Amino acid sequence: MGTTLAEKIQSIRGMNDILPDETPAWQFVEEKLRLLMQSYDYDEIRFPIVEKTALFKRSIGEVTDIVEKEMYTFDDRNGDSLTLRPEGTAACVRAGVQNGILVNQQQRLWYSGPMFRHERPQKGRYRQFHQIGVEVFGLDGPDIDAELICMTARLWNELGLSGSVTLQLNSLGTPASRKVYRGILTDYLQANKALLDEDSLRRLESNPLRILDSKNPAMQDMIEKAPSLMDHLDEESKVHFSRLCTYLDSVGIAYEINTRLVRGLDYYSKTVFEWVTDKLGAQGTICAGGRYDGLVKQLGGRDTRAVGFAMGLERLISLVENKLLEKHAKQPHAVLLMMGERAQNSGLAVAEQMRNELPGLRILTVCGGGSFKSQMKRADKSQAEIALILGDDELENNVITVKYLRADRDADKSQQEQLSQSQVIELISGLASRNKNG
RNA sequence: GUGAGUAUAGCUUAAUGGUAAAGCUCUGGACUGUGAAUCCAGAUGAUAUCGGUUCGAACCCGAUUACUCACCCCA
Repeated sequence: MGTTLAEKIQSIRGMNDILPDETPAWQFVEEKLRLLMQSYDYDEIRFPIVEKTALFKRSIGEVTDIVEKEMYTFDDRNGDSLTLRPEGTAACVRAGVQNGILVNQQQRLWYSGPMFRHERPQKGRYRQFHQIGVEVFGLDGPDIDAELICMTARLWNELGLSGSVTLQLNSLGTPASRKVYRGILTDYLQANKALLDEDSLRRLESNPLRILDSKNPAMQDMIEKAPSLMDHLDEESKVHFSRLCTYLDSVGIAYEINTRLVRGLDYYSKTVFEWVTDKLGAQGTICAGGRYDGLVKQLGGRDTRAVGFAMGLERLISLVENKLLEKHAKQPHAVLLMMGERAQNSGLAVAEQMRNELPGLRILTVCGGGSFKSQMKRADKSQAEIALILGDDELENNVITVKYLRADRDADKSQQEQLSQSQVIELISGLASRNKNG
């Protein structure tokens, strides 16, 4: 027609809106997570989304893919190089060190929020995605490693995912033992250099352990025969690992030892683990973590042992069965129809009074007027249990008509009645508390 | 970053190179204060963008953009 369409501005690639019909699922999972953290007595910490670029370079590792090509980095107005956080651990450690909460004490912390990586989007992988992370400082035993894994296993159980996920476990050893192994592995890879693909050749110098992770079928045979990290662990790491396995056995958590599990970030040592699923296509890791005993010192803090993990919320939510989420779908307890000008004038006040009386009440007002029929349609669509009808008749007699929208039509029960406002409040209060328990 | 597939109404999808359709949704009515069933009527599109081939393009070709999936990487 006459109007020219302005150019539509779209969201940034890989950064998605979470729409009203999806937020109940998010809230459901977020609430489960909050209660989970509470039940282990972990404390929430919050830190900024933007940090100095150097923080991530120093912690994640200069030669990792994340730092080399996936960070959203830009210059601040004063020339500082800043970066949208690609993960939470580095910033959590920075916040802990800066505020002096890691010195001579134990901290069990969790955080959640958006992370940013400039990758090509695909199923389960986005440029802005959400993680919940847990970090524990000042504890060096395998018992706390086990506790973190217990925590995640409990969550799968509560979300009905136990059958869809498996735990992969490995130890990367202490930095010293890893250095020795790295030498042995490099020798082996050098001897088989002819079999390496382009990526692996590049990593031969920078990060040879990552070559073990390769999915290239042509290299599998060579990787199978490579010396195993497990066989070259120092005594300390061996004991740590076997005790962790014992703990897991004793709480009945099944695991698979995967000696090729290396993890992408440089700061890990000893325990590393991943929960994986085959139900999400190519992005099958929904939770991953490990021990990073050297990172706090590396970022300028006192030498402090640490262990943690992170979960991808998008992946988690897409795994949770719709059935489970539907139960959680929210709907108003009551919907208020206002017929005519007089009713509209007093209707909002009536709704306000009801909210005063019943703080947990969800009551939807059919704003915008319209015919009785159209208001009833909107009331029905709201999924509310009952409709409260306010019109001239009701105002005249100082009552409210209550219509039971979900009543069985064939039943002999009355489907509509007129009640005083206090009777209505009593009625709704019953509905509201019943919903809470159901 | 590499590769493949897709792009038509708010949504889901039709349409031999020849008038752009249907269902859902929405609005109104049948039923003047009673929804969810049924029936009737109505609203909504530069067929992603730009260019080319053609008498004629939603359809064929090219480029661009976006989305999807995979590689890679990872939560």
